[in-house]
Amino acid sequence: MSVRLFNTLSGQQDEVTAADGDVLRMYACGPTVYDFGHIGNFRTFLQVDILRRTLKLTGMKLRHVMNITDVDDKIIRNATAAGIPIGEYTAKYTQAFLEDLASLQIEEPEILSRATEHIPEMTALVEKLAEAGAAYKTEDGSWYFRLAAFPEYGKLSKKDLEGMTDGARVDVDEYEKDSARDFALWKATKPGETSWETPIGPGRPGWHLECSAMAMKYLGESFDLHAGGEDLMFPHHENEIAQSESVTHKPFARHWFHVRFLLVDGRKMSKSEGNFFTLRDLLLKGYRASAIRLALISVPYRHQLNFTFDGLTEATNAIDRLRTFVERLKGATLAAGTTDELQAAAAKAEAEFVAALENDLNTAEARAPIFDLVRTVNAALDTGKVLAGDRERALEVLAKFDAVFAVVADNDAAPTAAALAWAEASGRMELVAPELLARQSITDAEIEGLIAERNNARKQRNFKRSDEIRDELAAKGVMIEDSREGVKWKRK
RNA sequence: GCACCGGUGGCGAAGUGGCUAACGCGCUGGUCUGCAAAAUCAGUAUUCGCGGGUUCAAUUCCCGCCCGGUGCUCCA
Repeated sequence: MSVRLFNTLSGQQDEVTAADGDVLRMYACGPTVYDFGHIGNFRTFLQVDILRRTLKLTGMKLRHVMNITDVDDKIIRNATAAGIPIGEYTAKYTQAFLEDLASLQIEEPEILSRATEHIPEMTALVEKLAEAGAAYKTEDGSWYFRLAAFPEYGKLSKKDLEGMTDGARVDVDEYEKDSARDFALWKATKPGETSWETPIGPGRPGWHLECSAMAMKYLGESFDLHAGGEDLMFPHHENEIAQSESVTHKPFARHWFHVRFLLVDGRKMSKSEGNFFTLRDLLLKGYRASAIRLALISVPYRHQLNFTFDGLTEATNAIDRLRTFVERLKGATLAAGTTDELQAAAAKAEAEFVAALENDLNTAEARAPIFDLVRTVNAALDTGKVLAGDRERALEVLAKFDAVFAVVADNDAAPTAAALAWAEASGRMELVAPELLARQSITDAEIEGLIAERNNARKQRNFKRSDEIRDELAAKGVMIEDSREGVKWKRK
């Protein structure tokens, strides 16, 4: 049992291993908390979550660090515009980010580290780089990394520095750099900007620096795996490697995991295209958190995912099939014992599920055996061939599936309720879909009452009234099933 | 321009040098039901963008072309 993953650095599939033979040490680039997270962000975090959960499934222990970038140009700009300290500004979006992770059933890393709480670690790294001759200070007090000091630059993204044009873009505040490609480690204070008094002078950290400093603080100079979105490969991760390895002369991370960008309706998501969605946007349109999760994880991480509302609907329906199955199985009256066929079917599904995940996290392939098992057991249930021991085994396999996919257990009410509360509190009710409001407009007690009335109508064979009630409930997203065991209902 | 990725049924999406090309959603029909729903069964790609080539055999390998997308700049 071992997970094989594509490694950007080696360019091939490598087995994921813990160098210390015990705990896998991994670092994943987290969000810059200047706004609410969008589904593109979450596809990456979700795929890292799949990785996390798969590794745990195979018995690995984890020490996973994720940074929160709580100081950067956009944050300073927005906080200044809002007239509040950046700490206050970022606290709000950090909180929102953590809530969104919870909504999507994304496990929190063992360690969440904020950039602004690691300034000393960062300046110390700059000092070490300066000692090694890889960093220099310019006249305005900024510090830069000297690319020429790191010949291996480009080894991750397979870029050839020679072929890159020098000086194509130079920021106004970077005119003093030795080479246009040298990148900022530490930015000198500008008037009115947040800054820290430090041994290397006043200023604030460049973006890349925090990840090197924090990764090494919590994971050591060399660790097992580093994850992030594909866009970070260059230059961010390349810069992290340069900053770290110039000091340690050890491989920074052995395995690099990059998640492909998603598209929305076939285009890159952007605010100007009008195809930009935050998690809240989707919840308020009436989609459930689990469907968003499933839609974003069902396409393997190395492939481009085209996000559509049809895809969300499909995911919703697929989840319903699984949830209905689990309920049916749990509620069935079964005799004790096991059958060879169903035990074998469960074992096969379990083995294929795990094997697919171990094969570079092939989530699309991993789903298939689970649905196969559902069909097999449903069919057996129809003909009364399932025994209690078969049920236990099937539920065990479903639980294993959900330990990674986390969509069958229904945790959808809270995220939707929270999104609605947010919309109300922030005066954004126009974002709420009418269907969602309709669904919220009926209480469980009212539903039960209508169902009781419908049952009476049915007893009297007054099907007209019975169907009216069913339609009325359907309009409010309540689905009814008349089963042998009585009437069942569920909200959409 | 340079680099990279993809083009599989109505849609999404696996996969493999040679078993009936997974799985999900949808649709059509049967069973069940007062009717539905759920479930199940059957059908839904004689075929994997197009044209060549290699091979006993290619959707799978190679070449060319067409189409779509992405990166090369802040970005998950």
